[in-house]
Amino acid sequence: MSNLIHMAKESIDKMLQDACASAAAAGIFPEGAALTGSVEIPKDITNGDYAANHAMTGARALHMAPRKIAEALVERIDLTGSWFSSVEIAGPGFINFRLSDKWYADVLRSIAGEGVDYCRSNEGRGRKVMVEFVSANPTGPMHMGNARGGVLGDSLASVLDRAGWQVEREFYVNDAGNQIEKFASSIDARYRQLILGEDAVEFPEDGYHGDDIKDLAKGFYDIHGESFINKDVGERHSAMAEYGLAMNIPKMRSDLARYGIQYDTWFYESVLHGGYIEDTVGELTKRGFTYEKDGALWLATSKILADKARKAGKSDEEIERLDLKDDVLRRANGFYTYFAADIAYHRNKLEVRGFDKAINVWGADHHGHVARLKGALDALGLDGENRLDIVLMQLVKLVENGVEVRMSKRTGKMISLSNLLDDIPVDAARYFFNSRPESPVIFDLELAKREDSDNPVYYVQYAHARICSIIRNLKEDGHDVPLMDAVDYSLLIEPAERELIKQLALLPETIRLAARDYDPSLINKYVTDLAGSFHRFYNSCRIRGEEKQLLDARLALADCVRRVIATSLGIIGVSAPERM
RNA sequence: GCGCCAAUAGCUCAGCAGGAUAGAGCAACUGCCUUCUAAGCAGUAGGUCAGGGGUUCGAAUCCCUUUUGGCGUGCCA
Repeated sequence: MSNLIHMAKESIDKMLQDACASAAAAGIFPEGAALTGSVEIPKDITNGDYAANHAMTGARALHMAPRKIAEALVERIDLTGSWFSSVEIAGPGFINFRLSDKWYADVLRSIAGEGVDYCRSNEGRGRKVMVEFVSANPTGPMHMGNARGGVLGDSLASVLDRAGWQVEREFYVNDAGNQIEKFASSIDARYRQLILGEDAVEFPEDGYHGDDIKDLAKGFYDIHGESFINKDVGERHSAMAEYGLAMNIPKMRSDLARYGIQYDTWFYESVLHGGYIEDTVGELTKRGFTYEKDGALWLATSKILADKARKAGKSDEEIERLDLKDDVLRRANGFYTYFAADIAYHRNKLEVRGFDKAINVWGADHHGHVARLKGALDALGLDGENRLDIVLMQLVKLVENGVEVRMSKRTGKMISLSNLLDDIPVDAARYFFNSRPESPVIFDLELAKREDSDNPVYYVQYAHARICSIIRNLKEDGHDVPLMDAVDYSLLIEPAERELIKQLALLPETIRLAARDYDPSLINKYVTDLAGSFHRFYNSCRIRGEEKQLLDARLALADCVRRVIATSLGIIGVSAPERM
C-alpha cells in the first residue's frame, strides 16, 4: 500500500520549496533562500490536517517575521490537482493544509486495490536481516522476561518483513559451556540424593535449585535406575546434560509455539565448538588484537573501543571515564569463554550466513556486553557498529498484591511462560508485553486475570468481530462488499468517516517508524486508535438501511477497516476473531 | 565511583530526530440499546509531565544538574 501520509507530507514540502524558490526569484526572499521544516499532523484538526513549520524555522535565516514568510509562500501555492483543498496561515506562522476528497478516495482505493500485498513497503530493499530473540538458557523453564522478549522479537521480525526486509527468526541454544556443566551437576546431585538420601549428597551452592531439576533427575532415574551411580563424574554429567537438554529444548519449542512464535532456525552453540570458535579467536590474534596474560588469552577490548571512541571525537578524559577493560577469550583452563563463543556466533551470522544485519533482542542486564561484541566484530572487519543492532528491553517486574516478587531461576522462584499462559490468554499476554522495549513493565498477575475482559486487546478484537457481523448481516440482505470501482467514495463526508479514513492511511507510516526505531509497540498503539475510530464511526453512522450508494460506500469502508485491523493484529501475533 | 535505562492522572501506560489547549484504558460519576455485536459510544472529574537550571519564537520531548528506582561494571552466561 502506498504510504499516503508520507507522500502527502512530501508533496507539501515540495510545494513550499517551489514557493520559496519563486519568492526568491521575485526578490521577496533573499537570493538563494532555502527553507527547511517539518510537516506534522496536528492534534487538533480544526487547524487543518497537516501543519508545516517552514515559515517559523526560516525566520532567523531570512530575517523576516514568520507570518510574513508564510504569506509570501501561501500566495505562490497552487492547489489545483493536489491532495489538498485549502491552505491557510495560523498561529505564530504555521501553514495549515486541508485534505481534499481525492486523497480520501485514494486511501481507500489503495487498500482495496493492493490485496494481500497492501501495506508492504520496500524500505528494506530485500536485504537479509536476522532477528535473534529469547535464546533462553535451556537449563530450566522460560520466565516472563522471555515472554516479553518473545513478543518483541517476533513482532519486530514481522514489522521488518512488512517493511521489505528478508527476515529470519532465530533461537540461539546455549547447549554448551559453563551453564550446562552447572545444569548437569545439579541434575547429578539430585539423582544421587534420590538414591543415597538427601543428606548424603551436598547440593552445589551455585547449582539450579528449582523443582524442575528434581523432575529431570527422577526422569533420568526412571530410565537408567541406579546404573549411573558408580560411573565417573564426566560420564554421569554428559549423560545427564544430554538427557536434560533432550527434555527441555522440545519443551521450549512447544511453549513458544503455544505463544504463537515459530523460528526459522534453532542454532546450537555446540556447533561452534567444533573448531569455529578457535578459528575466530585465531583470526583476532592474526589481526593483532589478542595477548596472553596469566595463562589466559585476552582480547584487547579497551584498545579497540578507545580507538573507536577517539575516532568518534571523544576526548581522552571521556574515554578514561568509560573505564574500559579487556576480556578473556580463552581461560587458563583452556576452555573458551561465552564471549568467545558469542563473537564466533555473530561472525557466523554476518560472514558465513551473509546476513546484512543482525538484530538481537536482549534483556537490559546484558547491556554491558553490547559495546564489547560490536568492538570484537569491528576488529574482525565485519562492521559490528552498523551491522549488529541490539534492542535492549527492560526487565519485567512481577507484582503480587502490590508487593514485588523477585524472580530467580537459581532459587527456583519465578512464574514460567507456560504457567503464565495457563492463566492469561495468549492474545492478552502478547498485547500486554508488546510495549516500548526501554520502558520497564510491571506485571500484576491478579490484575491481569481480573481485567481479562477489560483488556484493551478485546477492544480491538471487538471492532473486528463487529465488522464481520455487519458484513454477515448485509450479505443475508443480499448486499455483498462492493467492488472498488463501483464505489463512490466521495459520499463519505461525515467527520467520523473522514477521521477513520485518515486512521487507515496511517498504518504504512506506522510500520515505517516501527521498523526504523525497532519498536513494534507502535503497532499496538495504532490498532487501538484505529479500533476507537471505528467504534465512533459505528455509533454515528449506520450502514444497514441506508440508501444503496451510501450503504455501498460505508460497507466498503468497513471492509477496509476489517482488513487493516486483521493485518495489524497479525503483525503483533494477536488473533482477529470473527465472532465474540 | 563510573556507565546505561527509567520517572507523565489513584492504577497500567501512550505521547520523545522540539510544535498550537499533555492523551487512552482501568477505577469513580452522568447519560445513550423495540434498527448493523452496549466487550461499544457521548460526557463529568482527575496533572507542579520527579525537583531545579539552560538552549529556543516554542520544551513532557534536547542539554546540564539534583533526587529516586532498575541494571551493568566476572577467567558467569
